[in-house]
Order: sequence, then C-alpha cells, then structure tokens
Amino acid sequence: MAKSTISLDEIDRRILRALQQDGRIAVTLLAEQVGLSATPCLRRIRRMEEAGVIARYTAVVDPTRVGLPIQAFVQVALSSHAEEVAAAFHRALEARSEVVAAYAMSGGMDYMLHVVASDFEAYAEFALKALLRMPGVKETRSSFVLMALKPPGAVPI
Amino acid sequence: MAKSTISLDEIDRRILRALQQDGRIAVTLLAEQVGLSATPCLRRIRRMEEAGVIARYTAVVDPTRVGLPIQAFVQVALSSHAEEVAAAFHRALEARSEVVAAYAMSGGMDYMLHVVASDFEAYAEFALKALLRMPGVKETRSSFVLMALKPPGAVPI
DNA sequence: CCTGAAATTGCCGCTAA
DNA sequence: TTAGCGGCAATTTCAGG
Repeated sequence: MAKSTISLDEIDRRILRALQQDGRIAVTLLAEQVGLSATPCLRRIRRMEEAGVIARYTAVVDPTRVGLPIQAFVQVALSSHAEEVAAAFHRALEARSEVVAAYAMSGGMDYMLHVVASDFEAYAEFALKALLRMPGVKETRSSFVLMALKPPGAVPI
Repeated sequence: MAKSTISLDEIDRRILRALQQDGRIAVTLLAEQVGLSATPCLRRIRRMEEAGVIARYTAVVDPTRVGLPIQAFVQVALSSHAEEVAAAFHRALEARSEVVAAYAMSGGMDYMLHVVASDFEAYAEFALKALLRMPGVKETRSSFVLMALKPPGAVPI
C-alpha cells in the first residue's frame, strides 16, 4: 500500500471488476474468467494490493438490516481553517463510528459526512452533542436519505 | 437475500465486524476469533448472507489509483416528482457507471449522487451532457472532493 | 503439477422450550 | 420430543510454491 498510479492492462482491469463484484471469488475461478492460470493471476492481485489499487476487502453490510435505518449526509463548515483546528476536527471524526465516510470538500461547505444512526434520537444526539461540539465546527446542514437508489458500488474500470 | 431485520447476537456481530475489516478472512480463522468452530461459523455467515445483512463482498478499489482522481457529490433537484419521471431518472442513473452511489434525499434537493471521473473534462461532460439532460432534472449543484478523510468504511455494529 | 490448508457437508450430541 | 445450535470427521476444492 503505497505510491501513485501503476499501469493496469486489460487483464488487471478484468480482475478488478471481478473482485469488486465478488470479493471472495476463488482465485482459481477468477483466473479462468480472465483467461489466465491461477499463479499469474494471484501475482497480479498481490501486485495491485501492494500498490494500493486494492485497498482492502470487505463484506458490505446493509445498515438497514442491522438496526441502523437512518442515514444522513451532513455538510459541515468550520469557523477556522488553521491546521491545528482542522486536525483536531479530523481526529474527532475518526473517533465517531457513526461517521462511515468523511470528505474535505471544495465550495461553500468544508466537509461532507456520511452518517448512520439507529433512529432520529440517536442521530440528534450525534448532531447536537457530538458534531456541533467538535473543534472548529461553525455550521452543519443535514439531509436524510429516503432511499438508497444505488448503494455504494463498483468503481468503473 | 430478502426479508426484514433478523436478530443478531453478539457472535453474529463479531463475525460482521471481522468480515467488514477483512472480507477475505478464512472462515477457520474467523471462527477462532469469535470463539466457534468453523461449521457453525459458516452457517451463521450463510444465514446473514441470505437475510441480506451481508449484501455482498467486494474489493475496495482506490479510485485515485486507477485513473479516477476526481470525485464529486452532486445534489440534484427534479422539476417533476411524477412517478414516471422519477423512474426514468433512476434508470438513467443506473446506466451511468460514473455514478458510484445515488440516494433519494429529504430536504431541498431530491437526490445526492457520488460521482467519479478521470479529470475535469470528463466530469464536465458527465454533468453537462448526461446529468442535466436526464429526465426531469431541474437543477444540480456539484461539490468536489478535495480529500477523503475517512474513506467509506465499516458500519458500526 | 503437488502438497498442505480451507471450505463444505453429513452426521451426531447437547440443551432448552 | 423437537427445534436449534455446536462440533467432529470425511470429502472436495483452493492457495501458493
């Protein structure tokens, strides 16, 4: 896991597509699909893992099935952009597991957060007690997910 | 993969945590970690897969390493909320692989899209030629990702 | 292609309602 | 007693050299 872009040929891309579609596919089967034998196929996978192209493997858990039916996107503006304030805010985000993704953004608001919660009460607790009290937070704007039309999926390769 | 919420005990949750952390972990090892033998552990995994708790397994590909360094969140408002218009819009979204995630939202804007692109030109092409011409689209507002602080990660269980 | 390890399945035993 | 759950052991398939 390091460095910049490495070059990928068509076979690498096929491997990535297959692994995005099924992260637990057997290497043997995958090799067959991409027209390789298992050994070189595995070598390519390892190479992409080490280059950070494949960041990790994960089971995609449906939040609505595990008691987390509330999802929100929250835009956050900081009052200060001093490095120290930003760093403290980042640490505060790291510590909250409700925040499943966080991005620094261009434009009016400084951050975009993706948050899950078990109910509105839990969400309110997070928004009012945790988020608004994080270092430097000036303003937040929450929008709730009504329906996931296209759940986080594969990157086009 | 169907139905509503099934009940999960502490062992199920441990399994989910481990599988979110490493989607390719060997069942044998996982079983050991959660204090079971492989057979019941695998049975629980299968049960959660079938219940849709585990939606799928995937390799997490870093878009910046595969030539897709531009990411944006786009809010979209439709001019009509007629079911037919919305359905056509949903289909149009499905067809665009740049759209890696899409949600119907509460509040001012109707949708939130997560979009990846190879460069600003490609993004502009998508935004102007594709998105703005999708059925019913009235207004869009794009914000670009400057940095992923917390890349899409595990749901807290 | 080969060897050890893992996944999977059948079968049995235990426990609680 | 029966439904549910866990474990052992045998078999098939896979990972990695």
